[in-house]
Amino acid sequence: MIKVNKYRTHSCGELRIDHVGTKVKVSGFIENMRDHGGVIFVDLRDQFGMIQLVSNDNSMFSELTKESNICVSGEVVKRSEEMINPKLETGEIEILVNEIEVLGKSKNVLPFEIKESTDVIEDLRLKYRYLDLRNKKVKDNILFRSDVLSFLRNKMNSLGFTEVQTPILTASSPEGARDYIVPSRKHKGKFYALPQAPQIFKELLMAAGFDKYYQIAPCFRDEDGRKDRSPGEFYQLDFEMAYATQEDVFEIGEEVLSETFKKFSKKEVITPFPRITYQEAMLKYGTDKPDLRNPLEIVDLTDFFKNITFPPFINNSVRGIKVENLSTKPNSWFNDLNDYAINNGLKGLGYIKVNDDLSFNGPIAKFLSSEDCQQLISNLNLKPQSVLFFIGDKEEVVSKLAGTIRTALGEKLELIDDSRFKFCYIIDFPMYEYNQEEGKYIFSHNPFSMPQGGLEALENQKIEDIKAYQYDIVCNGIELSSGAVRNHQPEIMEKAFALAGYDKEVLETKFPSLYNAFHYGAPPHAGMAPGLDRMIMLLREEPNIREVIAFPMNNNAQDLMMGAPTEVSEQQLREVHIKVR
RNA sequence: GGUUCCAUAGUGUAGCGGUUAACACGUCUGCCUGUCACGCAGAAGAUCGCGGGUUCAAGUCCCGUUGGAACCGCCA
Repeated sequence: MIKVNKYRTHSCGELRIDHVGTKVKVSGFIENMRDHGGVIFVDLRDQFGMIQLVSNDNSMFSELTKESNICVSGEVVKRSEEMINPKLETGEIEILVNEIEVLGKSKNVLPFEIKESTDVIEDLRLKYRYLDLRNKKVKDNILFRSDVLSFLRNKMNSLGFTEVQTPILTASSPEGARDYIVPSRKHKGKFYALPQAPQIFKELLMAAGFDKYYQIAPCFRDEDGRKDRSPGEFYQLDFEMAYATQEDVFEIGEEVLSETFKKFSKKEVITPFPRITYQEAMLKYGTDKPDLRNPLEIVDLTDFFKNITFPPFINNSVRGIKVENLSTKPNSWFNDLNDYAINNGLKGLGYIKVNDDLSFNGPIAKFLSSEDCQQLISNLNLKPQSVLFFIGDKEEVVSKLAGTIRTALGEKLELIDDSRFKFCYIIDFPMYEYNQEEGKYIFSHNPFSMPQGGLEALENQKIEDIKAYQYDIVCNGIELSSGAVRNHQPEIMEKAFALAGYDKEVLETKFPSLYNAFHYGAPPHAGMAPGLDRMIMLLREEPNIREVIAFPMNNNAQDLMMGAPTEVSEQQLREVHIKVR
């Protein structure tokens, strides 16, 4: 594990009963000191573990402070039976100290206690991240991340993928997230941009004849953070395959992710990953990133309510969510849920309770005739004590609102089985979607996806019906990956862009490399890019992505430790031809 | 950009109109030869984020502001 040198013969964690009698030298951090007058105990910590030092001369440690770094020479001695500490891997032995050298002294008052750092307010942890990372739990996340990275690299290599590094300083891309831009010194008024993803480069690698590419790729996006979204930068396992179909990518994606999750977690990983169309996901789960651990499903009741005069639902779409064994909850429970619904954009949350005799009560029951009731019972297989919730609103928003209620019910009723990873592929994303603000159709995901049906579909199908070979991988409600079969034919690109209102010139000027490259005989290709940070976050069951990043920025895209972003000198600004107003 | 919540010794919290702002951990001093969340005795340590207002009286109530977090927007 370690190299023997003047600082140490062993790590703190590796010493065992077999070492009794040997002279050793160890270095590490002072985790704790317990002075008993005639005898003093010191816990010494390094990355590999902890060992207890003991001395009958407490003056040896009198000048020392906790968290100082010291080098200790001594002899490994056996602890008597009753002194063994079973909580410590080195608990059967201790080091009887001969000599101490102070390698680095710590201030006696720390910004926070290392052992309790995860309970400390996050600004402070991030400002003193090097101290926070001394905490075993925090450090273990980063060590774990290293193991996952190593596994992923081995896996991709063994599958025949070639790791290629692509530029960090590149050109701004007009679509998508805001770019981080870097001013050019040599070219006045011009800027580099940090890549939002290596998308264009990996496609160019395909055009260059590389068969399978991957990279643990940094991605930079100037967008606001979330607890599962690191602002500024994050990493993806980016890969792309030539002469590959959507199925080929799915095979690799499932193999890599399921093996990684099986290896690095005790939770059950359900394979094969089910395929759910975007349309079905929006209807059944009210989101394109469904948590399949939640057993509740949404049903479409729009047609059913066509003949029923419940005023709020007239001319609206209606969704239902059936929950069994719920009618005995007190009214206050339903009122709380209704309040939650209203706070989350619903106008109200109607429901019916199914009585033991299969009659209904509840706020909406009186609007339903007995035939209506019969129809609902048989269509939805309603059982006594079930509750059927109704979500009614405009077609554009009703699915999402129903999804909000589905999630809330799943959480409130603790229906989510936390012992599993439930992956799925969301497939058949629409190529375009109508944008109210711009009053036109825009690309709903990636403008470089191949439309299903190719040129023929673009020419003949209604624009809202055109689907792309565009897919996501979702795990436990978290979007882990996007991907697509790419559009590699200039004519199809031209037509695809034309439908979004862009002429050929846009392709030529905004995406010259890709567009030109595809005029020289590119292979069909497809790929995806699972988010590495999110994978680690899921595997470690961390609620916040910053917990799995060594030096994260805060939610406001600041590095509190480095002070970034910082002002720069006038001279630096002059050199890059920038004037700050 | 919007909404909600939060801000009190080094750290984490309590205090919700009325003496000297409390507790735990940490720090410092002293005692202690077997602890490992050591123990015991003592001490230091707080412009209660900042500004204004209400009040006889504000850490506490109100308004503003700053900073943080979560959510919405945004994230091809």
